[in-house]
Amino acid sequence: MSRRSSVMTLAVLGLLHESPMHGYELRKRLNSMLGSFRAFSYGTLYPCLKELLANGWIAESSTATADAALPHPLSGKRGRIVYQLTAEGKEHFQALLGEVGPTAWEDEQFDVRFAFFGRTDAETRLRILEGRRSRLQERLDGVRQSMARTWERLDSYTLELQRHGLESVEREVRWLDTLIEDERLGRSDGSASTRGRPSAGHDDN
Amino acid sequence: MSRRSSVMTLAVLGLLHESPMHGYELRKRLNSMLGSFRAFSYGTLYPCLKELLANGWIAESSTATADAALPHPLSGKRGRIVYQLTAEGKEHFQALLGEVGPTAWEDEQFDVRFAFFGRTDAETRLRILEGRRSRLQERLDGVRQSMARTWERLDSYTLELQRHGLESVEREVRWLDTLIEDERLGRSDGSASTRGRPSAGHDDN
DNA sequence: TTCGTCATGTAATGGGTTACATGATTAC
DNA sequence: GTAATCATGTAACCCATTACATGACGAA
Repeated sequence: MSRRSSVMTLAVLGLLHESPMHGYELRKRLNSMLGSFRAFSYGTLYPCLKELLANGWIAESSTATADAALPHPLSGKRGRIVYQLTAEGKEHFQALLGEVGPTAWEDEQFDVRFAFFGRTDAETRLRILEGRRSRLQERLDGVRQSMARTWERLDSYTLELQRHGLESVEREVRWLDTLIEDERLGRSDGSASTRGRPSAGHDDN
Repeated sequence: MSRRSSVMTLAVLGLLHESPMHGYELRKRLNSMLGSFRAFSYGTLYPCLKELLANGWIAESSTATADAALPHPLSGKRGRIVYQLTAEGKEHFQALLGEVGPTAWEDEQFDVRFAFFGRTDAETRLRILEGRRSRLQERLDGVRQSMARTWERLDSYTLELQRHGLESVEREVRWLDTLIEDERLGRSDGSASTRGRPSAGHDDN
């Protein structure tokens, strides 16, 4: 139970929950899931898989199970090692998702936890969102104080950096506010609180 | 020249450039300078100071030099070790600020580099800003592509995370745009491009 | 006199990357 | 046949944190 990288563990279990996969694909899905935030390397992934295997949370499976026929018929070629979640794995994953407490809303974990909110119960979701909100609020207070003390002797660039940082956090707080409100009203779908279009095709420059 | 943590090195040299300081204070100023972004611990600071000392970039000085009378008259009490920049240190710092290239606009360094733009020449400033902008643009393209490929099979939470991440990066790009424009027009002060108030005293909740 | 904060440090550990080594398969 | 990408792994290193050890000083 050496707890090698809790975020990686969580993410892998969560992804394998959807469907069996091999390492290479796992990593791609991992990095695209966390979008602009993070990018793991193989040096992190494979040792982690090794450990999950040793813990009996995942198992090597021969090839793609049932449902989706692969684009190319490379069914039993070897080379690729497909992993799937075991019963203990599923159990452990749910246990992890149930855990609340600081780690869940700190920077390192929050995004992963959020990504799996679909499998997290409503109460836990709300507690994590609120935990993060007050965490950010603390941070805001700290920065505002230190800024109030020192803004006079800061050059314009440092000041601008400060300002932009502050604004970023304020923005995330507002984001959390809408999410919390949505949770309270019991919608987990995107039916409210005018948010921007998730369209993927416009830009200047 | 073992190059222990280039950001720490840069930050420490930059701060000592303003005035001599002891470690404890250095760390506070460091963390408040980088505001909401980072927080270094002593385990990082002191070994770094040790190395800077060994490289002859900083030197231990007896006590506060000339200018500011300290709040409490604890002038020569011992315990505190005040560091100051040497001539070689100043030279090395300027050399570091002159370096352009990927590291300067990656996430780990950009904020520190930006914080010292006041001592960076105009051309370098512009190149770093543009470097970062195109870096972020790449990231945007990547996320947009992977989103276009997979948005249909994503649950609402993952999608919302994706959307928020995307919006954050878009926002930083716009920020960089105003900064670049300002640089091109030759203002380093805050005289243009309607940006929000840096006031420190308002909030809901 | 005890508690909080200032102040300096170190050893163990953690979480991750880089660079490397290896080889199969696909596309040209 | 050769280049690109898929695919799996490991060892060496890097940057930073945590936890600990130590002690001085000021305020209650």
